[in-house]
Amino acid sequence: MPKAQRGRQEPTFIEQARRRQIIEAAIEVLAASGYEYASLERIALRAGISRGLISYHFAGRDELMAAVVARAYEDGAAYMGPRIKAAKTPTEMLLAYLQTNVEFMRDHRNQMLALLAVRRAGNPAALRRSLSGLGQALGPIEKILRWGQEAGDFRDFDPHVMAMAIRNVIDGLPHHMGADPHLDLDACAREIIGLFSVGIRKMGRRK
Amino acid sequence: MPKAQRGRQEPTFIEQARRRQIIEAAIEVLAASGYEYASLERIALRAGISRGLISYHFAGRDELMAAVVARAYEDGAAYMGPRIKAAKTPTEMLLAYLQTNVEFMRDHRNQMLALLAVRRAGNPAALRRSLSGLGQALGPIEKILRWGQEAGDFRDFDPHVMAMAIRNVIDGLPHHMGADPHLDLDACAREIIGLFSVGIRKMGRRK
Amino acid sequence: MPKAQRGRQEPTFIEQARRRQIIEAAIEVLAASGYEYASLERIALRAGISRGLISYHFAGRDELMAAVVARAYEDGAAYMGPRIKAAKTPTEMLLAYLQTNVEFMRDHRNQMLALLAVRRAGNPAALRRSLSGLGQALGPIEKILRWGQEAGDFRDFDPHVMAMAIRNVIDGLPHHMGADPHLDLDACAREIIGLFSVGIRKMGRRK
Amino acid sequence: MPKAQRGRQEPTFIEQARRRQIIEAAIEVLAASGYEYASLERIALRAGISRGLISYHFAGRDELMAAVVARAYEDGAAYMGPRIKAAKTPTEMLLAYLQTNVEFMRDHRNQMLALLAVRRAGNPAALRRSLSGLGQALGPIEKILRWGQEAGDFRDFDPHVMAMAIRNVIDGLPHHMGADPHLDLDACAREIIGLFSVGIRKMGRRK
DNA sequence: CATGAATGAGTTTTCATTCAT
DNA sequence: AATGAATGAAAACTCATTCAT
Repeated sequence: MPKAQRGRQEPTFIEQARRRQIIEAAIEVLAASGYEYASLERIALRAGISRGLISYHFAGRDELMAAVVARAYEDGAAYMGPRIKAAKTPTEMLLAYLQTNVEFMRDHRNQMLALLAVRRAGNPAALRRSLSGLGQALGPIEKILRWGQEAGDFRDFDPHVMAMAIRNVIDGLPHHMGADPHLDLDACAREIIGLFSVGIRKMGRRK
Repeated sequence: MPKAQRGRQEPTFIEQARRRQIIEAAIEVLAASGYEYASLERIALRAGISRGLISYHFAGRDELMAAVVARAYEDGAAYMGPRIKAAKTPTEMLLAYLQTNVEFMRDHRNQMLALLAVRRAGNPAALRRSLSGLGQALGPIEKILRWGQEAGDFRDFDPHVMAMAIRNVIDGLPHHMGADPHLDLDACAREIIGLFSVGIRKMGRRK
Repeated sequence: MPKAQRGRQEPTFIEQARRRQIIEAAIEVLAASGYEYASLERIALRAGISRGLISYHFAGRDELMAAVVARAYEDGAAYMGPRIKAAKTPTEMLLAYLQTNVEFMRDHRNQMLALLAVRRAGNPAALRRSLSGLGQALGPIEKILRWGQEAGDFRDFDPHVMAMAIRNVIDGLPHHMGADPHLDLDACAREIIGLFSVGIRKMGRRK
Repeated sequence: MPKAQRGRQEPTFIEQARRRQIIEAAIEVLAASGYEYASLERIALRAGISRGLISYHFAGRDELMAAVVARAYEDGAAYMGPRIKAAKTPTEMLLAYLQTNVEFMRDHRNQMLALLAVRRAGNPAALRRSLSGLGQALGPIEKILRWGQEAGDFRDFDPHVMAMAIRNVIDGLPHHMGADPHLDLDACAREIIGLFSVGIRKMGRRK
């Protein structure tokens, strides 16, 4: 019987630990070899446990993949949230947003590649989370942009489309990370920040 | 004799037609339902032919998927190449590049969604083509950027990284097209052109 | 892709032959070892074909089991129908009904045991057919009983309940056939006919 | 130490209580959803205990299922035995037998449905008990029939086959109870009694 | 006594691929 | 050239059972 249908009690400590372990193994396999290759068999092998144990802790492959996505969003929020919220001006906040996003990718390569793999596969359960996550992902940056326009710091543009452009630049990075292991993410951060701070601000203003 | 084992002769006319037909069916299925769902069975059903025939014309599923990717690149090059090459100045060329890319996506939704699906799945053979295609994709835009810097039209930045950013903005569009069917690609084109024409040009210059 | 979803064309001759072969193998395995034991693997082994081939010809295990049930009903109807319909009086018809039913069981042991197994397992798809089949099974005999009552040949009783009793006596035979391979079905037919012809007819009447 | 390996000591009180509890949960699950659905997991869930505990108290699933069958036979014997034995004449005893059997079914629906489910599944261990139980089941009624023949109350027939017919009529009831929840078992009892009292007795005699 | 973590076998199903016709 | 029958591998999932705690 799948986990999800079993009585929902407080998860044990060991239960949590196992789930984490399995999620991490899944992330590694996904990052290394893609969604299709990431069968429960291979994930179990990586984790050094039996196939059945994954089914014991997760209702199914979908739930596991969704957990991988959720984990990435949680970690990302924990990493980036505070530094973004600390910003005082729209420009500061935009820069913090870009900076922390790229930094997070630099320091969580595998997680990003795994997230990419699951999102790309269109995993249904994960998609639900991911899309709402995507909405959540577009939401904050769009707010920053509107704030900057209202404050007169940013020029006139469609905030939704611009938010999409920003996310695209960032979300596309893992793909290149996969293709070129030596990609200098710090350089990327600098250029991206340069691009948007110049490309978005109001003429005549300096930050 | 199956394709894979046959000596490489000139492909018949009917052979070419069949391949095209199969590739188009594959594109439709991929665009509509994703990589995993696009089994040979379903593609054959869409094309109105038998499963076996696909295996007859393609060495394997991988080759078919790679052909889908190749087709997208060829069509893209045919569509965009002339208009890009017609440009007289770096700025003109950059704008033409952005404009034609987004236009191509607007007019070839399915092809783009299919390309996205295959790329995302990390199909090995397709990836090889796709990545080299990505290299090819980064190549031209990087050249434009260098030309603009040498001509003094563009400000100082890392052309490789900036090329990557440009491709990311464009390549990310299909994902949003999939999520939001009403996405206004013309508006996207305008904003993207605005972003880069402002964000890249040398201070004090006007295009 | 399951057969049921594929294009429904006229079944080939070879297709029909295979389906029959598989159904017969299923009947043998079911009769010999019960529903749970009758995995596709074992049925394939019995038929001397691969597991995949069963999936190729049947949408799933359920459809196969339903086909086993359907087959039993069809064969039964073909065997018994004519002889029952040939009867001129209610009493004759009742006796023909009992006689042919038991004879059919005698000559189609395996089919009966298989039918029993599937019905007992509560296979959903098969049940739908089987229950309607059960309705169909209760229907005719109930009609005979009502006819006999109207004609004044049978005494007063609840025709529905009596029909159930008759079916129970017959349907219970395979169970005993399974338990006692030497069970004399002809003796059974004689006693059953005796029981009902005496137990049902109107007092004072002779058939 | 698990039950299966333990030396056969006197079962504790708590042990007996647990077994009863588990058996009852099994009966409910079996009656509600059939043999295949009745996994140890689901039975444990119903009983509000852990899966492991079932394995602790029963050597295996088979033993549990056999225990369900045994329980049904025991309860049936306890319920029916006294009333049957109280009869003074063969006819009285036969009627008591039929009456109490149907009554028992009416008042122990779940137990009957569970028994049916296990028997039908062909569970090996349970079958052994059930079949011997069936022998035991045929035994008493056969004795009654012989007694009636010797006493000159019943007409001439094969007692073994007639016993089988009687059991079939009764044992088939649960199936119809499952199919038609509103089946009137008292009406059934009346008709069955009518059928056999008329169909079995010696011509010219009245009971 | 009792639990729940863990295993591994077994099941159905999907699929790419091969092959005779 | 084309078909569809056939195979066998791989996948997700369920389950009875074992075992340390």
